[in-house]
Amino acid sequence: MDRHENQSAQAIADRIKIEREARGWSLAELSDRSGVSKAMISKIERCEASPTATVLGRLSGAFGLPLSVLLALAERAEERLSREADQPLWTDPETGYTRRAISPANGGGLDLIEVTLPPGVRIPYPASAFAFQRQQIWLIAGRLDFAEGPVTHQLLPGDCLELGAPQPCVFANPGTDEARYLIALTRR
Amino acid sequence: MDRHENQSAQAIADRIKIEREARGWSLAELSDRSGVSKAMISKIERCEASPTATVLGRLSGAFGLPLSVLLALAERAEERLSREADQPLWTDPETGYTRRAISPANGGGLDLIEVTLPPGVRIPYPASAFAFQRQQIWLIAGRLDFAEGPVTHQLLPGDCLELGAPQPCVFANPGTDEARYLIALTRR
DNA sequence: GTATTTTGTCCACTATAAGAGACGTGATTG
DNA sequence: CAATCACGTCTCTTATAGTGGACAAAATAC
Repeated sequence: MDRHENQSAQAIADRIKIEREARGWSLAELSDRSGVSKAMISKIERCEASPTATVLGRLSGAFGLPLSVLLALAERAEERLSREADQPLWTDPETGYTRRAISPANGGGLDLIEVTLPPGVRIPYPASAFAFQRQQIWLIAGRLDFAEGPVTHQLLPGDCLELGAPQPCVFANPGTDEARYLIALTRR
Repeated sequence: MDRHENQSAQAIADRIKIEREARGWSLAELSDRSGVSKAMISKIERCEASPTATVLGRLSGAFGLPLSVLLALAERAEERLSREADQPLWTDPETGYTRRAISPANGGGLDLIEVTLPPGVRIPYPASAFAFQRQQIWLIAGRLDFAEGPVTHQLLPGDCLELGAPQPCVFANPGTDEARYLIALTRR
């Protein structure tokens, strides 16, 4: 009917094909294991039929996956593209600091965050904020002084810094223009 | 066919009925919202038909739930014991806010949720979120400012607040340590 | 109390999901 | 090259998912 429905049907279709091929199974083999006819599986994978709950249950059973997990994988595959308009944007009313979550919801453990820092603003973080993640900072525009414990790095546009051991940090914009930088972080 | 299939079909049936009734919707209302006919919904809830993926998608859409979540709830509904390792844990990558569903999926209308709120984080909720539930907040550790409409309650560890009429609310952690609290909610 | 509305189920009908087997294609084998 | 095999698609039939409307029972209104 509407686009979203086809999208999600397509996602299920793709997912089933992926799971089947990942196991090196032919349609016939999946048919044997699941009890669903070859023809039906073919139609489902080509999005020419919408499987019933019972058929989905049999297929996920053959894969050894709970149905909800199979569908969660399907849904995530859909969310691989994060449009700018959909990215959560947060602005601190006091400082004008803004923070945009660029990555799709499940970036596979990788999150990209774009930050803009007005001139003169300082943002301190406690060491605990970095306990469970590794991150890099890439300065896109403007100036950024990044204090990592006792050391201060003065970044220029294009510079990229990888953070070391967890320490209290301060992001500060010493310039006269807005600073824009990207934070890339992975969870441990 | 086999018992497992009936079981899971029954679980989906029950779950859809639970979600519908939790929102106080009649078959007609869910039908309007989802575009699935009253008759079909009735059959699904009574386990006389196995819904197709497209129909399941429309129903979960009407509930505002991803399909995988709807089915995850259905799958867990049979369990009365919820082990910590199995409890769905959700983390907001932006704020570090985490939310753990403690109760088994069919808590008999009672859901316990444990939340941790990093220092300085604010989580707003619209009034509509509270329309069909009653809830209490019990602060386990840290500090919590709970704004309920115009009134703000400053909670200290051990305090427990029962929510009144539905109003826009904000959870905020004004402290320097993580706040941990329990939300207990019953559906109306 | 009766009238009206609301709610869930039942019925007749249509659309389509699902199954059994044939078919075309491409790859392998002798 | 022909024969065989494995694979995915297509065709035809049957089972059932899905719809719209009628219905009885319960709740609500007056």
